[in-house]
Amino acid sequence: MNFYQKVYSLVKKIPKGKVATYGQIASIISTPRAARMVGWALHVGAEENKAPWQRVINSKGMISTTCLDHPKDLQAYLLKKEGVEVKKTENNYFIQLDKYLWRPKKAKK
DNA sequence: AAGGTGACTAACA
DNA sequence: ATGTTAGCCACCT
Repeated sequence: MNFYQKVYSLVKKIPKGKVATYGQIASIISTPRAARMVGWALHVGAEENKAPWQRVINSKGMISTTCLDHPKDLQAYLLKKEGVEVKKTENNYFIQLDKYLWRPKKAKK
């Protein structure tokens, strides 16, 4: 299984109304520092693999989409539809990780 | 094969 | 506090 295949698989496991960070996903996959790869993997074939790429954001809880044509508006819109509160800022969107961050395996310790 | 890029993260100034 | 630089790992040229 390719790296991004894992990414899609994991992303698809994110429950509705929750979000995850690139770093966390990368960490779960087995490459804690390949956060960049996660985003890139989604970039190449998220929709193709039917993965909810909109639920994946950066550590700050903001929609990065650094240099893509993907409108952040769309991502924010989708998240709102999912039930996630998306706060709009001047040039970006902000999500409360404390409330909506998905916790795989529920590692409460 | 080597170098460069990238939807990131974290540390340093 | 914010801004910039470096490290990171897989894919592309």
